[in-house]
Amino acid sequence: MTDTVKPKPTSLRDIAERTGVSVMTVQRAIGAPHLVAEKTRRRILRVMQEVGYVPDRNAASLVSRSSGLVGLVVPSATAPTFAAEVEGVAHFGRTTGRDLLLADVFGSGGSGPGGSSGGEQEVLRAVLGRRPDGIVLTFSPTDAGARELLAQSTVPIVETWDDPAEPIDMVAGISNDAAARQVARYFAKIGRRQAAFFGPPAGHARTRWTAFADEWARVTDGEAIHVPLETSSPWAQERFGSGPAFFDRLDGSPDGTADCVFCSTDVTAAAVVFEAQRRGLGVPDDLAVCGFGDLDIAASMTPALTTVSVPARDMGLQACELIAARRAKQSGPRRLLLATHLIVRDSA
Amino acid sequence: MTDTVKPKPTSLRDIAERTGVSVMTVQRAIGAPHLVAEKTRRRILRVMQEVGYVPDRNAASLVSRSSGLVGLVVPSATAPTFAAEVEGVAHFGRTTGRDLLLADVFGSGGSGPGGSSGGEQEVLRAVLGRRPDGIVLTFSPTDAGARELLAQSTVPIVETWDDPAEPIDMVAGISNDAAARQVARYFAKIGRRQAAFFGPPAGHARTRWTAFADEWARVTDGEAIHVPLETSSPWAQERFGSGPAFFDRLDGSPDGTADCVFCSTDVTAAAVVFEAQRRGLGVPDDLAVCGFGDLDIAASMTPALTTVSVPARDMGLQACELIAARRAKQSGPRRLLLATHLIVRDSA
DNA sequence: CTCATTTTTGATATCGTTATCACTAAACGT
DNA sequence: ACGTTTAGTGATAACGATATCAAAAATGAG
Repeated sequence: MTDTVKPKPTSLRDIAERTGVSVMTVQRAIGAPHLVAEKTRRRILRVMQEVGYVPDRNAASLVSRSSGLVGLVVPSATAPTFAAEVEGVAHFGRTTGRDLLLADVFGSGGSGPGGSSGGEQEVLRAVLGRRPDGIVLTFSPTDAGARELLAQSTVPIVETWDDPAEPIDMVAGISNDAAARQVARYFAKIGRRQAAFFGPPAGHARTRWTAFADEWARVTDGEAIHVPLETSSPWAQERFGSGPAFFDRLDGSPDGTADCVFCSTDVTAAAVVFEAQRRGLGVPDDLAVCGFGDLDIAASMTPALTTVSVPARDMGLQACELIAARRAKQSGPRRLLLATHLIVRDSA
Repeated sequence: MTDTVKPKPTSLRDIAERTGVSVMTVQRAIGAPHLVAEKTRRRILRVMQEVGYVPDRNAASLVSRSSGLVGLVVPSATAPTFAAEVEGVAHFGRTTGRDLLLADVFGSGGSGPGGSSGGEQEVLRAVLGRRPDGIVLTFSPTDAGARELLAQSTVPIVETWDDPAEPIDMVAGISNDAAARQVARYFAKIGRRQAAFFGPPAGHARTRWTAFADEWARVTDGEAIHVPLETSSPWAQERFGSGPAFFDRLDGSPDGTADCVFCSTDVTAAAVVFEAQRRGLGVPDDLAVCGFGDLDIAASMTPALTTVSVPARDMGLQACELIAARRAKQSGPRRLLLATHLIVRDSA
């Protein structure tokens, strides 16, 4: 419709005609070289080189029933939190001849407190349409339609960054619950009295908030404050500029004060630290700050950020391994939990 | 070979059999609904919904000669510098029904000062194999083989982040030269005497270094120091942890001192600021720091970072527009330069 | 009711690759 | 010399979608 120019790249047939052999012989020259006579093969390869022939993997995947694509679905392509996981999946791809299909659900319009809306389904449909060898999810879809779409498909699915009660298929995740409780206990241990949680009321962050609040109540008999990050597009709001919003909302809430805060990501934690510095608040003296993710900025900034380390890159890698294992044989482990660690530095 | 299980997703034919119509009618139900009787269409769509049918876009791209993929090649998937561009391309994809094929050349083993090695060619070959509607490059390949591969292909190519003298095809970039000179003049204007450049000796960073040094010499008659970031895998080293390396290398160089430094990215600039703080050096009093990119951390950190703003997201968008335009009609602009701006904040 | 027209449906070829089977020619053992 | 492997090559049929053309069914005009 919009396309007018449809240039035609060279195909096996073109090479075959140029060399005077059959299409199959040409194909074998690259797909099964030992089946082709040395001399013939060299001639074919030389022609391929000359014209810059690159086999069409889309066509190949049709008949070979393996696209060599790995789908990775992230909330937002810009979120630094997932960068390491993207790298992990990309690395797996490079070493196993697979390519990375990256999809983000940002701009899905948002919806109620549950998270993002039908945009999820649209994005997943697009990914499924490429018939990837597997799909790695960085979040668990909330949309029922989206979940059913995935469940009906025959594609291996791996959820990461969570330990879902009802996984869609496989899991290579972490326990947000355990990690959050550990932070709560740590805050209590260093003598803090008024805790706050800074993060969106959705997704994994919500799990962390719930567990954090529960554990905090358990060990201190006090209530924790939830400072919501944003109501819509929760993930896209992981900005270094969120600092002012935190203090504004904290001040505006009942019991509007805190001596420690658990942030849902290192980015927001850094934002809080930056803004605290600007306001002349001491970190950790006036406010202890704990992040989540252990991005490389955490160790480098001043003060160095106390945070929960998450093996994000490894999570991506393991997710891919699960996919590969599933494709190789029917069985195999379906649920994998990776360890998180509280890394105590200077900010708490 | 490694694959054993090859589950077969439902196809048009399956739907056709279930509904008792021909394959073409089923296809039309989704591809050209107005050509199908209301009643028939509804029946078909209902069955599709029931079984969770998703059309195979790989097969579609074979005959329609448009894969609906946009290839984006970045040096490293984790580099925050390119995150905004990734988002831009992804956004374009969502709004035009295209998907994002992301490839990084990290781990290519590196080579001489020229940049990365034959890994480039391998990655580009993989991307070309998917027959994308276009390829967006965040860097200009140095490998001759890689460049020829691209030149021989019929796929629209757009180079970004640069203003190459000999573009492969189209360009949606910026002038690293102009931006760097502006920084040099600014440093001179605020009375700095000893300038340093912190960045890899390759790629765009090299262009910036050259221009920066030249302009610095022109306006101050002084020489600038080049503090190399790393020799291998230049891009992957954009870390917040690079701070110590900067000071170590600066101290180790002849004339080992500087009162201003131009960093090749905001990440390394932030790293320098963090380490300066740790060493008790005042920024900007003892050391003026200027970054590149205007990532969102720049405005938020304390001190706020003086930097060069780069319309990264827009660059990705414009690159996609160029690709779309090329596909729509033969002609159209081939070279697009976007403006950069020096954003003066607190660090310089 | 017939013919022309429009709407709706179907048959077939095609995209570029791979799987499968068949075939020729050369090399082998006895 | 014979049959029997082995190496090398080719013909044909998929894969799942779309383009194209042809045919059938429904509709309208006279």
